[in-house]
Amino acid sequence: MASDEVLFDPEITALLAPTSSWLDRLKAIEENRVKLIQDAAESDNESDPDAITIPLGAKLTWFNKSPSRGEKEDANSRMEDAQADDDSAEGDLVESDDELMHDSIVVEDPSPAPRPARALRTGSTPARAAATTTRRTVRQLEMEQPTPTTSSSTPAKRSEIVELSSEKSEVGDSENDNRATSTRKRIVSQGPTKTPTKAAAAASTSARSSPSRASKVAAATRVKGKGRAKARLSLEQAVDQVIKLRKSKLTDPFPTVADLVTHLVQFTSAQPNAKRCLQGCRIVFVNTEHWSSAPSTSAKLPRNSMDEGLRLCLTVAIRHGATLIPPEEFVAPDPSVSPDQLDPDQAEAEGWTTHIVPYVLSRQRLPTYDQILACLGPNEGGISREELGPFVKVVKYDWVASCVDKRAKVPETMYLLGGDFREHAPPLTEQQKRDVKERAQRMKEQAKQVEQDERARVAKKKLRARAGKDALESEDSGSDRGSNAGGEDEAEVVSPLGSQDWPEGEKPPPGYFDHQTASNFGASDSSEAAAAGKHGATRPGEQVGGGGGSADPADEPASGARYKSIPGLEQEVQFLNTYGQQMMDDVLEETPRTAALFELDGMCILDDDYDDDRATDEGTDESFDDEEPAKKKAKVWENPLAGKKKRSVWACDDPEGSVARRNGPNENIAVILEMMADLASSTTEKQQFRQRSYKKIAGMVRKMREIPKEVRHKDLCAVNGIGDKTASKIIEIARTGTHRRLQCLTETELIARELSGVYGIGKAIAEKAAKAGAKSVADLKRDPHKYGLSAATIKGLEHYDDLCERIPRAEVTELYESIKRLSEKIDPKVQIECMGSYRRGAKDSGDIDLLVTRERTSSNSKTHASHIAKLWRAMERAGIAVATLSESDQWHGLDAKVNGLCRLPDRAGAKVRRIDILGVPWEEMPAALIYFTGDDHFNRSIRLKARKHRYRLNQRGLYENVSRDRKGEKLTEGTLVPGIRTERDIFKKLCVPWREPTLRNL
DNA sequence: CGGCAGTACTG
DNA sequence: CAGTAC
DNA sequence: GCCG
Repeated sequence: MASDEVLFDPEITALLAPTSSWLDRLKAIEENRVKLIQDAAESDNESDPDAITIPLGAKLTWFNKSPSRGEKEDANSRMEDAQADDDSAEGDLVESDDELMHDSIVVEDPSPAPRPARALRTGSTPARAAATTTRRTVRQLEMEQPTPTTSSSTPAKRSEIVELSSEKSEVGDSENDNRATSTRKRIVSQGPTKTPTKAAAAASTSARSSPSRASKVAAATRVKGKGRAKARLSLEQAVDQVIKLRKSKLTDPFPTVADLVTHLVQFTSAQPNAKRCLQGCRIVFVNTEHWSSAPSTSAKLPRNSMDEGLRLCLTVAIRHGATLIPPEEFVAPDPSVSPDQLDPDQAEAEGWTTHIVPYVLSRQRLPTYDQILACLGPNEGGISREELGPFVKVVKYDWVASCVDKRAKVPETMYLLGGDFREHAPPLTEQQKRDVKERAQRMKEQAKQVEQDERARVAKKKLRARAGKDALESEDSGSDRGSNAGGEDEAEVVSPLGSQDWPEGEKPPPGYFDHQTASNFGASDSSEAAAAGKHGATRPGEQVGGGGGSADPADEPASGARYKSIPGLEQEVQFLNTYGQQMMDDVLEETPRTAALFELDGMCILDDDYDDDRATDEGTDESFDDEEPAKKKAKVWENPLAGKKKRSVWACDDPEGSVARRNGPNENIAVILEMMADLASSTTEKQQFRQRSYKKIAGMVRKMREIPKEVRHKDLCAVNGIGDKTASKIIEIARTGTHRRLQCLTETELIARELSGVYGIGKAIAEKAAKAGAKSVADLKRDPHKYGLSAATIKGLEHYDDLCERIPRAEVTELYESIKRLSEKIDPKVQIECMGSYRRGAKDSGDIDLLVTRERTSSNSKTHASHIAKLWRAMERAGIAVATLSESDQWHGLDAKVNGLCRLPDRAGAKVRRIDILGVPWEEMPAALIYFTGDDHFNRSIRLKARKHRYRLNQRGLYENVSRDRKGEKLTEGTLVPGIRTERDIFKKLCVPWREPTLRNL
């Protein structure tokens, strides 16, 4: 984890402070600014000339009394001034704020950043400069080129400015050429409005020869379009408006994404000690909230309005080297160039690719493509699909998060709400259209029903709330809502989080159960997570029914019909109209997503291409029938996962279960689930199974692929193995890229997690050590004996760092080969196999498993047992074996086994690795092969199947006619099934379709 | 509500 | 037997 | 935590 990194702009963190009221904040900023200016005036070095030319008094009075009317600037530019000045005082602010509230955050070099990006910025945003009448960028330029401060410069003039600045950008920025090039590309693609494709193409072609001309063209084109220009307001009005905006959930001085981007680009340098993993990435964050705002209230949220969560997203992105682009300025790179003509890497490097990241609040539906498109480009109506062009990738925030996490660019997974229309949505056939219509009809009816239910529920809830308000408030907020839900008449209402999610004796943080903690965050970094949690907690619940007007006209009717009907949406809007946003939120909060209302959950769960006609073609020569006795549900066509219900209970039977690699579209979800699994302590039996359950589901989610489907809560529940609780969690993960639970880990949990990474330390010992005062592995290392650790554990501790690393396949091979050579020297007839994940074809392994056997004939009953002892000693002499962790005291039969540490000899920097060598009697090979090949899940599965059929499978062999008592405790050992010579024989006996070792990754 | 794989080594 | 690992 |  990247806890060593500073992920937060301290300044941003400061702005998020719950204590600073907005106006106070601005006042403070202003005071700082003044101070800075005074300082600067004294030392007379390069302070902002702008700051000096503007009379201080005017600025100061701005916040206190009504300003002189003489100065007319629109509120936004005002605010930007203030903001900008805030930044020129960045250093001071950073320091004080840091002291004030975040001692844990490392302070960046406090000297004010030389704002390298400014020139670049001004150069790169002609459209923006044009778009807003008085923008800082323009003002900036006007100072170099003294033009009167008017809000209406002519297009021509503007182009000049633009041209000038773009040249400046080429000279100016020394920091990274990379950005400069991408900037140029962006100029190329500035906003065509009327004839998008043509204009952009023209712009881009001309741009290649002369960027500045292109910008002129672009700027000119831009001016023709409807500007984003705002009506002028008196300052009081402006302030009023801003306050109103703030009330309606817009906080801070950045009304829109673009405003914050402008700010960040100018004043946030990339993280000094962070790997610039997003270098060269052009990212557009959009906020589709305006679409969802309730039409009933008067104020409509502006397009791409700012949100606190977004602020974090943007900051993280830019801190890691991304080039942020305000949504209004988005135009895809030359759409006439097809992706085939450009190598993807080159495209990336040259800034052709753009990532669109929609901002999605927790528990809200992902926006559709149309909603996203409506946020892009200079016009309110958004852009058309054609304008998106071939180099645009829509991704979720978790892509950014994983890049940061992995410290490198990771492959994007497609944003799949409604499928990527560019690939998955060919024009509908007549038949399909009819289907869609039919379906929509059905949905409508369903929704009606649901709506009534909702109405009832809401009413009930209100009653209850009124009745029990006091009681509820006096209770701890963490007091288990699960029981609450249990009391609900409707069984489907289940809190997504139960109290079981917490270690006993600990209380979840307040607000854990009732509000999203981290709206849009991929977990990963702890500081990030913590801060995100903090911000979530401080976030007001008020949500003054912010929004109004109707949804964008361009948004639904047309596009919906054109590309894909969005069932449920209509109903949702209707619901919104009838009940308002507040109610809607309540319902959202309360309702598990089973209702048709939320038909489109927009999850990125993909179905796998499971072909269930594929039966066991192995003969069933045994007494039991492999047929799953459970009722076979008819496959419901609407539910892509329904078919899975009837999938065999035994995962080992699933014929193609293991195509999954770790790069599926749901990898992120799987990883998060696994993290949650690891959270479950394994001390109690219950928890162990919980953990296992999570792991199983993680594996299943990981494997879902091939056919993009939108999946809803009930679909997930329909999958065998996924229940209501996990379904909710998966949905939360899919939407937010993480889960609340992971955002607020207790200290003990973090410690336990670290400690149990050591060989020999599990949950119990970890807890014991923690109680004894150990806070980290380093603590244990310092004084191992204090904690009563066993010898093996101490050795494990010694090599902790090495043992954490995975072993590359090549190294496993090398070790295996050299051990084999040693073995052959001792007894050439002994066979030695490398098992475990290596045999399954993994490209890296956690440890090395070697299986030793020796073919036994009637004449020769020589055991290999002594061989292992000899071999191990030989390895020690050769410097391969480093330590013995445990060994059988008896060297006979199967139990001949050594657990140890090894390394490649005579190799500087060779890491110490875990190795297990185990001897297997020749007759037991088939079972042993199965067992030691794994994987875990496969083993359990096949054993379970055996058990259910009165067999017993272990590493020694397959036994039949085992009798067990009612509780499953075996009464007789059973007898070894005769005639088993190979792995295949066992598979066959158990009617498990054969699968190669490489296909046993369940 | 009971079951969820089965075994071996360590202390 | 509990704890850990395979 | 899921299933029967």
